[in-house]
Amino acid sequence: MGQRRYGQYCGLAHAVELVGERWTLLIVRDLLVGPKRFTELRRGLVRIPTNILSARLKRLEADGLVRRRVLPRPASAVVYELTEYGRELDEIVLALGRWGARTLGDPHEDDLVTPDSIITALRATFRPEAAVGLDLIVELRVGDVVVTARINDGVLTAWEGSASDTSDTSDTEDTTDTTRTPDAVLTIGPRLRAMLAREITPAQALAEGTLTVSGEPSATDILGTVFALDPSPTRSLAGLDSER
Amino acid sequence: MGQRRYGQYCGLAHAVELVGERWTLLIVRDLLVGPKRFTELRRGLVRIPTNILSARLKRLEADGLVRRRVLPRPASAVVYELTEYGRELDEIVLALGRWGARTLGDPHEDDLVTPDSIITALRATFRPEAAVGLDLIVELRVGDVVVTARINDGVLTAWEGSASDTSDTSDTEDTTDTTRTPDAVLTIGPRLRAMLAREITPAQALAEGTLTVSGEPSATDILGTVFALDPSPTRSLAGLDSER
DNA sequence: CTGGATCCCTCACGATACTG
DNA sequence: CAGTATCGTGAGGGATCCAG
Repeated sequence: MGQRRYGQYCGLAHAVELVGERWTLLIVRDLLVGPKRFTELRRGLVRIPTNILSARLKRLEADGLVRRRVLPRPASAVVYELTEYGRELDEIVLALGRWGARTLGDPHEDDLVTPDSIITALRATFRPEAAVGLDLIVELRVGDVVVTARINDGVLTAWEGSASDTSDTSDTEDTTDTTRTPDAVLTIGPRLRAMLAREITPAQALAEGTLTVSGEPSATDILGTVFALDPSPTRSLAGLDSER
Repeated sequence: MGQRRYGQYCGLAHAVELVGERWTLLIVRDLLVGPKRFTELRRGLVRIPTNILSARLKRLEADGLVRRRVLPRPASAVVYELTEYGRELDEIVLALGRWGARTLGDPHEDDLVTPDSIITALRATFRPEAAVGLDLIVELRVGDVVVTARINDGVLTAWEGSASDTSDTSDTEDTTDTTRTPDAVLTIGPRLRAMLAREITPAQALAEGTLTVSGEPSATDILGTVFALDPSPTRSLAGLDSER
């Protein structure tokens, strides 16, 4: 299988040989959130055929981006996790996510949203400088996905599940998040992206009914400030582009 | 053709739908260096089938990343150039190139090097803070590729061809580069990457004979200082990885 | 139940030839 | 020069089956 080579001695060409195949970067996205089991990956990617997931994981492992680890007894489960080299894709993945989000438009009918895509969106749009001095826990509900974000003085921690769930990543040693109740619960309709991009204000979203809050009302303000996405490019209409 | 959709409402998924197909990011790489004609792109990508190049350009244009422009008479040639949105991939492409370059290894037998890949490598590894106060022009020869880099107080300008050639990008208004002779000409063997990654010093390269200089000898020092690549990851040997 | 492997089918990609 | 046309191949999609 020398078919995926470009035959160029170039860092970018090599990078694309490593992560350019279909599905690969989405697998990396989910593994950047945390180590996962085969079936968890399946759940997060939904439409991926199992043979493709299997093949991708093998390639990623062979290329040194992913490590397959068998947990010690009694769990003896298989988990896939990124190596250090794989984890260094983090900033690139987040930047690509921001870039792509700017032309996402509104969700298509059968588009689905996964916990890891929400967590990644939060990580990608988080602005530490806007979060200094803050300390709050917000629970986000998008469709049937529940994600909790803890903002603690410029540091974001996010995990799947409600605020009371302890994030079992187990490498955050400050397990001070003792079953703390969230400061607010935001239930968000299909327009989370529009709010992050500040195309609509949280106030408008509240009025539209696409956003519901319980708990601290001011928590809505963090959308668009603590989490923010640069504005979308002005799209060209009928070939007439707005630049140059 | 709804086959390229992932069915996820996610910025990264959308980004990969836009630029994740084979060859696409290499086309973007070359267009980031400057607008190009169809045949110039072919020359820079070499192994790309013309129907694929054609299809990719159509998609990129439809998606608002590329603009096809017919130059005014009497040239009336067709050029492809990135839109503003397309150009915003610059940092991402450079970061991906750096990431990939770290596991590039040494060139394979039939790997080829193109001017745009060299220029991109220079842009990706350029460190402005290491170039303040400098003002020099260096001509690089890698194989039969000739590229000239002008370093002017923290600003890099690079173009294909020898130093006397004026870069006809025409949007650099300071055309003060009047047929200036280069301060040095570096002829480099297959180990440019190793020098940028500081796996070997320019001195070693000179001793090896993989590097030849004419003109100002100190110009060799800019490789590894003004242009530098972070070290490669320690590769795992037989599944035994050096971390955690 | 997890963690895949296997099979078949289709379509996107690749190679090459050819044209306005 | 700037592509289009044609056709073969192999990777991806989808369902099913199997071992621990």
